[in-house]
Amino acid sequence: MTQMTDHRDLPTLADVARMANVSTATVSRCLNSPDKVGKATRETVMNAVNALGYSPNFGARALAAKRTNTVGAVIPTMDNAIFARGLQAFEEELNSLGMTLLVASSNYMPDREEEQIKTLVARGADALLLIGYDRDPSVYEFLARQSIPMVIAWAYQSNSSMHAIGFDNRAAVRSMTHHILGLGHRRLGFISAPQSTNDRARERVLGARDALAEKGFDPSALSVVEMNYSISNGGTALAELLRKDPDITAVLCGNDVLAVGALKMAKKLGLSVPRDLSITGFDDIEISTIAEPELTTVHVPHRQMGRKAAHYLAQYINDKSQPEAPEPLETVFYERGTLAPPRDISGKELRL
Amino acid sequence: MTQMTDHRDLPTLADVARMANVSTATVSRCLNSPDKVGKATRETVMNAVNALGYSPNFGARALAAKRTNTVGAVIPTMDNAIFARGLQAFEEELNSLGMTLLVASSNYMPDREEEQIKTLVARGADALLLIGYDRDPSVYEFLARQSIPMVIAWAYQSNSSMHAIGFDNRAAVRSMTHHILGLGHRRLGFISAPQSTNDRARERVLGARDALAEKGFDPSALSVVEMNYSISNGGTALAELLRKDPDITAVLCGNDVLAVGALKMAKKLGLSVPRDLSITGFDDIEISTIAEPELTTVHVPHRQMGRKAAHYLAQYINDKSQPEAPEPLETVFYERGTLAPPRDISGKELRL
DNA sequence: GAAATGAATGTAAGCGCTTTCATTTTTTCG
DNA sequence: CGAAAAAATGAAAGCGCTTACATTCATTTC
Repeated sequence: MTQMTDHRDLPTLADVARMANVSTATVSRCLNSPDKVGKATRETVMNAVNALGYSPNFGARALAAKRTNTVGAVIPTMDNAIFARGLQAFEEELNSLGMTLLVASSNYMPDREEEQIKTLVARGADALLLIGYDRDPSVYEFLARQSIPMVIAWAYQSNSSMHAIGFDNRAAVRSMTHHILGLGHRRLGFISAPQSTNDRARERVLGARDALAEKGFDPSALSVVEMNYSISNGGTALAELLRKDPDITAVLCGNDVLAVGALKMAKKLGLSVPRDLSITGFDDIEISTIAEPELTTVHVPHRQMGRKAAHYLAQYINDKSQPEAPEPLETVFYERGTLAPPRDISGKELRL
Repeated sequence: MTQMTDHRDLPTLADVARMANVSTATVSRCLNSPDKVGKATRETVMNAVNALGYSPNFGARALAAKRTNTVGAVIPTMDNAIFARGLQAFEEELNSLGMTLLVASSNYMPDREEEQIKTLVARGADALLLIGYDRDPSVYEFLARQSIPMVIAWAYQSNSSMHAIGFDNRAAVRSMTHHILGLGHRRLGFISAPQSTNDRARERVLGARDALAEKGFDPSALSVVEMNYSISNGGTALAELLRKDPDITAVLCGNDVLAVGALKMAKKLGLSVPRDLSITGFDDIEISTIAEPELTTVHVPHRQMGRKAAHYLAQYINDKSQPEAPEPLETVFYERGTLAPPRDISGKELRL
């Protein structure tokens, strides 16, 4: 069953033109802007196209039109579901706009991300979707020099001049933390992804600190542990947190994956959640409803984000100029089963 | 902050050639087969390349070389983690081989898959990764006509002439079912994905039937319900199964997502798993260890599959002929917490 | 040391498409 | 009805690269 892969002698534009008795220009127009061609001719041409099973050559088209109708996305990981939903929506929307998605993942490594970005650009991506703000300025310069439309997703910093289709990570956690403090918790833990090259992780921790400060609590009321995203790391982190500060009554997690791991560990340690310990997540991915109790978390509008990003980039490409700055998306606090007042004060009245 | 996106006046091969005082052919060789160029010249050229920040134009290259170094994959969904791990490994491996991955998803719709395949081919994919065997013969003919190297993943049917990097779905479920029957279960339920256009789903159900038949049980001992993959559907399906046949003591699920949903529902219905009801999954994705009890399931070597598929296609492309038929991969039965002997006979001795 | 061999480089012909500009045909309308 | 405007079409020049073939130059061989 061996077969050659070259000599795919496919029909070309010229073949179609010959068959339809028109020039290649006309065929090209038929395919790209049918309204510029007479109806009768168009039909003849389309018949020839079908008869020959013609399909335009991508490279030639890209070369001549200086456009590939391809947009690239570099995401930190495909390994868990964090980006899956949003990316799927992004891809679907792109598709409906006649564009194709090129995906690469960086495994949360800045160097690798840079490399992937260059690869995508070299591959002719017309535009790029990037996750979060954190990256070397040289990357942004590179993109600007090449005039590649780009947009950031999964984050939104109102003080940044960079356009982003995302949500305010800091505000989301800040508001959730206020809620947690309102329940009476006084010693908090935070299981975060490594913050140094991840603005979303950083912002989330900052959000917690904001709330603490606003309520007049000492920053030391929050212990932070950093771990790469994984379920088992969530467990390890919880153990460490509890060792460092046994009085913690609520643990905020940088995302649902860590939270679920922490939840598992808590149970293993004989802690009842949320009675003995409250745990919250972030993202609202599927696993958060499988956990038991179901995870209290921050819902992120993944699909909406994906769709909006697709539209933003499509507009950018078509208009050849940056669209208006997008509005941030709203996150929603999903109160499920892992958050409750701390044990020692539950029942008592709170004075805040 | 508006900026134009055209007139990316990037340096071309000719610019580099001019700067290095050589012909464009030499520059091209330097980039593509450095060993064919003298050392001194090579250095001069590479200096020029760096000085100019030159990067080859993708379209031109594809047009002239008739090769894009891009491989496409059409997966049923990105929405859950089923394909994520394998795809990530596939992408990583492809990358290390100097190729890029183009992903599209079909949402389990044959028409959409066909469309996506055509799009990928039109985009110049050098090869394709497809999930499972089921698709219209015309698709295979199309691919053959265009001489596009292709491989199937996530399935392996020894009786098919089509090459696949995957595992035997039928055998895996068959062997698991034997185990389940061995525990004493006599009435089984199966929550499957819609089988009509999904050979993997079909094979898995067949595997269960095989085992039943081999042990001499009546086929009616197995009730099957079909549902699209989703957690909540798993729950719905379980309820339906139990309504149809209240005597079921073990439910096999087409994948972990359905299984986890079924598990949740079982608890909601007041059933203790595995005491009152056994539940098994398939795939061994992350959520299976979050469930409580942890899900008994069939482990699929996702990453290995992704890597092997990448190598297979790379070889196919380079050799311009189909590699040898790959061996099937092994799945492993992971016995965790959701499978036990049926209640009414536990303790008693079994005679099989 | 001249002929033969091989390595390094250059020349130039495309690859298949888009698009500008020129030309032809059709439509409009005073 | 005919001139002007508009619509449809064609001719041909690239787009930036790879590569077959030709040429040059340095080695080898006897």
